[in-house]
Amino acid sequence: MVEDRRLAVLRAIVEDYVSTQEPVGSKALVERHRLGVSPATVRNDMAALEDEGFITQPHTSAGRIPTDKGYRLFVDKLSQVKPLTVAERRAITTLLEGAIDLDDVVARSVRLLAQMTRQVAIVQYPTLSRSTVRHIELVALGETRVLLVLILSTGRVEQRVVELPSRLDEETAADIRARVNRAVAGSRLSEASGNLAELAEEFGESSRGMVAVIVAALIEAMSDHRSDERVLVGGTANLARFGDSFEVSIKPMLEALEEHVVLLKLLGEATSPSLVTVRIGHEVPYEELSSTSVVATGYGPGDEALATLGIVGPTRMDYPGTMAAVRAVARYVSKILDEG
Amino acid sequence: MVEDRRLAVLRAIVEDYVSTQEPVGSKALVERHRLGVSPATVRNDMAALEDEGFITQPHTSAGRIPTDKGYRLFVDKLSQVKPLTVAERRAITTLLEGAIDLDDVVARSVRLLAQMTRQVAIVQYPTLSRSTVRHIELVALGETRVLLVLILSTGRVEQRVVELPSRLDEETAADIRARVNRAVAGSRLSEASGNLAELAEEFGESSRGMVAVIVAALIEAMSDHRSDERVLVGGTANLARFGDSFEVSIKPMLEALEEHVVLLKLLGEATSPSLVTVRIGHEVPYEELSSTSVVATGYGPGDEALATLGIVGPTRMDYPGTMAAVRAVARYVSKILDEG
DNA sequence: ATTGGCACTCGGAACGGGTGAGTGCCAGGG
DNA sequence: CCCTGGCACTCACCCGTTCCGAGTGCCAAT
Repeated sequence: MVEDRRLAVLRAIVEDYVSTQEPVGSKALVERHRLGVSPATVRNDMAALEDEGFITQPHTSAGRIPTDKGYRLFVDKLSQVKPLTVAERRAITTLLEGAIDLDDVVARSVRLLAQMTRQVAIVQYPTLSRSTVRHIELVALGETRVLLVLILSTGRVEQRVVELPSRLDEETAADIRARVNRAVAGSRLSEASGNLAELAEEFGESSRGMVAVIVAALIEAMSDHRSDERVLVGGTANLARFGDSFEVSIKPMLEALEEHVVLLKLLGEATSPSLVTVRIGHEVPYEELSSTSVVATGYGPGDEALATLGIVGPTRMDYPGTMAAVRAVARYVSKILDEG
Repeated sequence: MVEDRRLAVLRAIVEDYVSTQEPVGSKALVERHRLGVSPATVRNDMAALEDEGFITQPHTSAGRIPTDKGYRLFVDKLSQVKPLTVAERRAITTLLEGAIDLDDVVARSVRLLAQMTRQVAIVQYPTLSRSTVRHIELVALGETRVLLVLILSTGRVEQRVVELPSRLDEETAADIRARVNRAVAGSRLSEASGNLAELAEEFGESSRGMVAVIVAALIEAMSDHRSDERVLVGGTANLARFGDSFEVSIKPMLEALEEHVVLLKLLGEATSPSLVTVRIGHEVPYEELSSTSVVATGYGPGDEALATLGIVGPTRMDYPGTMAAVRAVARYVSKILDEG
């Protein structure tokens, strides 16, 4: 089939361009791949592919390079996920196995991803919103100061120091602690806020004001999605491999990496760990990053996606390999969260 | 005095080179600075300065640029700390004022430093080793699992989940909690570990094993200086301004920024917030970073330096301005820690 | 000690011809 | 109808050459 060969040519172009970083010509193509036809034929195919917008020439009399559309077709139809090597599998398990707590898992995942893909890795901390309250602790710091510690099912710990309107004695503290925990332990953050709001009413005149302050701080801590927006970035040194002129490629990238909000938007919606999202070039929601691609997926215990992780790199990247790495790490991290 | 003018020439060279990024010649110098002598005289001075190793020419028939030794003399003798502008002062207060907790203070400081100096900023989290234990909390997560929360005077919170050898009921938990806190609250981490070690002995047969596990985890958490080695980096986008060939300048920098251990070594010993340490070019303890300088200082409540903060940038930087910014931020952060 | 003058150096921009990889098109053959 | 070999053409890139000017070092005069 003619059509089939054209796609084979496109695949070959993408593969060669990704590995050599140079426009690929018809002759080099037939040499490196067993296409079974002559360069002239390939040229005709290339002309057709160019008409359809899958490849382009940087300038007349140069080889072809894939367009965003070309890469898109490649990832959608022409590539299959590359299985990981044994060494890679082992790297994942050994590196993630020693994790101490949640933060450590996230930290190790970033390193791992960056190392495997040789790209810039981004891992979002697990969302608070779907997690439940495990325990709330009140610790007196002084006569009128108290430290609130909010422990969530994901293992995340939020803390707030509040200044109280009046003195808090140990008994009252114990009472508040007990009642607050009874009210919210085990419930989701969204429900918990509601339960808490009503709580102040229950208390007697003397301590009502104090409880109100504490409750307000807790609700604030719960609804504060700051930690939803926390991400960890790693492997920035891989930017050095971009090689490109860096005004157009490195600088906007570094700027984006400083802005967590931008990164979260890049990662996009959390999907199931099995579904890897790929955004290519202009599909990325930032003009300045139109020569980069994002490969991301969700992760979380079960198949519930609590957060996203992924990598950012030049459009010219090894998609099958990268997708495999991202998926594998997401799955493994999910498994760890499952157990923890 | 001839000697005086020579130094004035050196100062002028440093200033011009820092602002223009280009080798400065004798003619340009007399035009931009009121030296009161002719280019020829300046040339003689330059020749002398070059003999002494303070300046050098990138190639014959080019202007001069300062050597590391030249910058050294400049910061030691020829510059005075530039006072901050009103806008800068205001920026510091407004930005740092809204901080919620310790982590937030650190995060805001990095941003601030990066923004003020337009360099890459590094802030070390306050050391654990000198802080005292405020409170220890035990939270049951399941029948044989308990979450230990260690709250320190600096506001830092360390957590560990431990698996117990046997079931822990609420009374025993309360007992352990009370005794543990009595044993360590208020003491320094180093002493606290000692106090804890003896504690297990006090308990009866039935709970001794359990206590031992808990105590071991606590001691481990205390002596674990992981958080000593935690640093936050910001303003990496400023690397893009380095403009230089980036194989020699950006890449090693990015690599260093990924390695917290390296960064800590760069920042060096914590000094009093008033003393700003400047390491120039080869004085930096990493070969690959020999074209960068580090400006750092310590910070912490009182004049006790708990940790360090600073910036890294090209040797060709505005030392007076940078030193002023670093010092100001360190002082302000110290003040906040004092109050908190 | 300072200065103007002068010859000299040399990096970098500007120019230009040659080279070759790569293309498009076409006519002939399976 | 599709493939192929052949052919003329294009153009980025390499490389050698030239030219320019900023900047220098040295020297004789003040």
